[in-house]
Amino acid sequence: MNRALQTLQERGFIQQCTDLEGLSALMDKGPVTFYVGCDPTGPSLHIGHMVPFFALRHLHEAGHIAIALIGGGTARIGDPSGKTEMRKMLTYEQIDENSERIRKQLDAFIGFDGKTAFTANNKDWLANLNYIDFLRDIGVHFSVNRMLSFEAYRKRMETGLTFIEFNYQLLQSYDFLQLYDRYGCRLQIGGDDQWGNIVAGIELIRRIRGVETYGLTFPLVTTSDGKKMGKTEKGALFLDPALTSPYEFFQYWRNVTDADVKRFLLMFTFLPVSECETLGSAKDSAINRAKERLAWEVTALIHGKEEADKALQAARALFGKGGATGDADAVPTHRIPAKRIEQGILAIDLFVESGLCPSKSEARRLIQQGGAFVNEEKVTDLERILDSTLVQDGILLLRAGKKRYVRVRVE
RNA sequence: GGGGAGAUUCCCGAGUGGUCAAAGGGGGCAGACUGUAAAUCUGUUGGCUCAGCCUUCGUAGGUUCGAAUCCUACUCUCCCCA
Repeated sequence: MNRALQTLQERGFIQQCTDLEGLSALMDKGPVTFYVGCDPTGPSLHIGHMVPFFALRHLHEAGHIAIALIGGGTARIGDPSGKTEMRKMLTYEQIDENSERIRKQLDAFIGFDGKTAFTANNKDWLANLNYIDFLRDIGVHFSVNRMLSFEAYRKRMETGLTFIEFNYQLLQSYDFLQLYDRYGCRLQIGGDDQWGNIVAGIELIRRIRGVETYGLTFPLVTTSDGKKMGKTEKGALFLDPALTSPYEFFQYWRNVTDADVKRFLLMFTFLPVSECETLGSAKDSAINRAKERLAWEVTALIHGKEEADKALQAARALFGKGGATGDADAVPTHRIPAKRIEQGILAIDLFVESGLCPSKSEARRLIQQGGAFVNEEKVTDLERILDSTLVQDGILLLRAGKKRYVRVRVE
């Protein structure tokens, strides 16, 4: 098999391929132009979006030409694949803003050079589409019967599916056609939920242009206990540091289950396969160290080495001997005026204010259950008042439960 | 257009006049055990000025000493027929 494909396979990327042999032969002949699509329905990508882009990097590094397609046009209607609810509609302005942010995030990860790796936006050909022409040229090639047999649409038949969403597949197929016409794109890669849409695009190109193109999908990554990966208390694990701080990002990977370490190392880092295997097969304290490595590697890829180092140091300070405030700069920090702490502040209030507890009732519960700590000292009194005698170097360290820390900086 | 069913707390889902902040499960959180893991066990899970009070059972009114439960209108969803 082709080297690049082999790499993807070894690393656990390949779920389905329309024609693995044919694709391998094509890739052996020379650089293949391929694309990954991504709809800008939110202000930031999250880690769940990244699998195809890690694959993109592998292929790009193997000399193939990568297009990241931003769905500025398709985002206007929303993809029903894998969703059980209808998407809320975004304004065009929001979509354009999201598109730009996502393009920047991808640029940071991939490094677009405009030649061997670049972006396209389907808004360019979808926004002013002529409805009648589209139906004549594209619509005729789609069978409603067939579309209804797809799982994605069938599920939605139960809950409600609007006509515009139903058209999503045509638009995505049209994207592939456009990219083929414009850039000679022969391969579309994406999450396995895109399988139906990818195949539809391939068939469209075969009918209209008589050319064979290919599709390759990746498994939907879940944690070994079956949950969607990248979920945190706050929601998804975003790439935008303003939404998920590098420290939180680091902690997510640091806390991955043993059984997931190998798989995640292979998919979310670029460490050699052999090293991933060794690290991921370790047991006990060794696997625990492997998680630290995993966390550092992924954080470095997304946020840079400097941030990864800071997160690592913070985590070690907090979880190492306990109570360290020195090297923990990356820990989420809440600021509070000195005056307030001088006057004394109710522990309950500070836990709420710092974001560790969503309400005072929760804070009370936390204290009652023995999960609230100030400077690693358990808070036992619901009426506990914190004052300036607790402040060390302008810092007060709050902890909720075992792992959630917030530093309160007095200024 | 006609007929039927339904809308309950984060989710699923009981509840059909007071004993309901509302069973049970899931999820979340906390504690024990550990390796910042998993599994397991225990507790907890609307808010607050917390032995009390306030707000929640699709929305708005009404009946009643008292409503998630009864009545009226409205909105939305699903199913069957056209």
